[in-house]
Parts: sequence; C-alpha cells; structure tokens
Amino acid sequence: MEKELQVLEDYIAQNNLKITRQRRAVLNAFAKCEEHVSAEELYRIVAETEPRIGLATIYRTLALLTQSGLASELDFGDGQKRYEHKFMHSHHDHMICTECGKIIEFSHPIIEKLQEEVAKRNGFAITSHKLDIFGVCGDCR
Amino acid sequence: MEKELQVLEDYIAQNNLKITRQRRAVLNAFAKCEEHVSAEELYRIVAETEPRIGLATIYRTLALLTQSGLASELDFGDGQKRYEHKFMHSHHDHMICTECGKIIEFSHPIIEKLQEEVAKRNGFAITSHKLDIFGVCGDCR
DNA sequence: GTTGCTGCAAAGTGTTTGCACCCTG
DNA sequence: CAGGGTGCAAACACTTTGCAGCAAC
Repeated sequence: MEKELQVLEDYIAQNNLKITRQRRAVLNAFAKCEEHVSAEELYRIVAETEPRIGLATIYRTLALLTQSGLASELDFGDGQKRYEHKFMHSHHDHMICTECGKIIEFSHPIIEKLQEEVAKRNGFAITSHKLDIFGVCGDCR
Repeated sequence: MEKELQVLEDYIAQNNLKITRQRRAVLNAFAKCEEHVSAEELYRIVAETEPRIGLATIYRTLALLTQSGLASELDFGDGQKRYEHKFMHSHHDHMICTECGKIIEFSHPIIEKLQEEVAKRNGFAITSHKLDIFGVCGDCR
C-alpha cells in the first residue's frame, strides 16, 4: 500500500497532476478491498469515509489508476467494468461461477506459451490476452 | 442458409412463435454477413431491404437467434455485443488486432484440454469459455 | 494565484421495454 | 380472429462530460 501510493504519486508528479484527499481515499479503499470491484461497489466503500464524494470522481480516479499501472480493467460481459489490482499481482486468468459469482484465479504458463505459439504462427504480436472460463464451482454443484 | 432457416423455423414452431418478414430479413442479412456483427451494423444492412424495420426488432431477433442456437454473443470489451454464426461453425477463439480491428479465429485443442485440467483441479465444471488475444496483426506491424 | 480537481447534473451509449396497431397462423 | 410481432419512443444501466466553485502546489 505504501508502495502503491508511491507509484501513484510518481505518476501524478510526472504528469502535472495533483494529489487530493479524494484520490487518496479511493486508492485506500481500492487497496484494501477485494478483487474485481466495480465502480459502484468502490463508490459505496469510499462513501463511508468520504460521504460527499461523487461517483464521477471514482470513475476518474479508476481511470487514473489504470493509466498509472496500478489497476487493470476487467469485463466479464455482465455490463459493467470491474477493476483489479495490477501492482505486485502478476498476470492470471479467471474462472467465473455463473451460480454464485465467485471468481477463481489461476495461471497456466503452458497455456500462455501455446498462445504465443499460435500468435507467432499468424504473424500476430500479442500485447495482452484474457481467458475467462464460465461454469459452476465446487460449492454450487 | 436453407438449413439455418430450417433450424429457426423449428425453434419457432416448437415455441408457438411466428415467422415474419422481418425475422426472415434479419436471418438473411445475418447469414450472408461477415462474422462478429454488432446489432447496429446488422441494423444498417437489414434496413437496406427493409427500411421500416426498427432497431428493437434487430435486438429481439438476435436474442431469438441466440436462443435457437444459431448465433452466439461475443463481447470484446468495447462496449457493445457482437454476434457470430454458431450453426455449423465450431468453437474457436479470437485474436483481435487493436490497430485495424481485424479478427483472426483460431482453435487450439491442447489449450482447451489444459483448461479442462485446471478446472477439474479446482472442482469447477466448465460450461463455456472464451480466450481473446489482443495485439497487432501482421498487416499492421 | 494558476491550474487542475470535485460534485453535481446533464448528456451519452448500447440495450431493453411498454404500448397501440399490425399481421401470421 | 387471437395472440404474438412490430415500430416507435421512452426507460434503462453504466459511464462520461460540462461547468462553476474549490483546493493543491
């Protein structure tokens, strides 16, 4: 968390931006909150300590976090974006339970390697990828 | 295309629904149009031969096609759903060029198998999955 | 004291829905 | 001729933006 604040402050310093109470509050909430938050969820959390904050500020700050490399956007196709920690949280993919919404993270180096192979075979340079598996988790079966 | 109309008519017959000029027009356009159409795109195509059609009808018919198993919904995270042929078009994944928007389809049985493995290891029963690779295609490099 | 930031409300975007009329079966 | 289908417009859900006042540097 100290490191994250540092990353954000560096980014802010390098771009002639300002550190504000609200930005700190959002970062704080984001840092300690569960993975895969939506803007709305984060808004409710931040509002507990910062009741006058507007939803727009959450969106703007999340954009900032994404640009600074602290967060990454996720889209599980349910009509709203979600955000997860990127800082010190290495790449992984997701298994989403369609019953209870639980999300299991996993990573599989061999799958990644095979993707690289397919891409190369097609003259395609990968910048990112996402693999989402939908199904029913152990608890819901 | 004849077969697709048949599938749709069967589905319609089994569900007390009706075949209309508009539905035929949408299916027609969908059948001959390129992969990964958005509702808006399909609307413009259908409107050429059926100028009085409403966008809502496109959405409703696409839902129908999805339910009947002729189409499947895609979401590349750009804020709009896309649809592709499902009938006689086996499963595959997508490589999306972020420069020109081109989409390369591929399928990789070993990747699929590995996914099954990870799922099983987590007590997770897969119903579907999607793997999207983003990057730059050969033409754009 | 500049210049960027905030809250608010309004505008946007893609999609869905309510309703009166129309058409298929 | 009954019940589903259509077009239209309004409603929706999520996100972005314009603006006047506010606060960081």
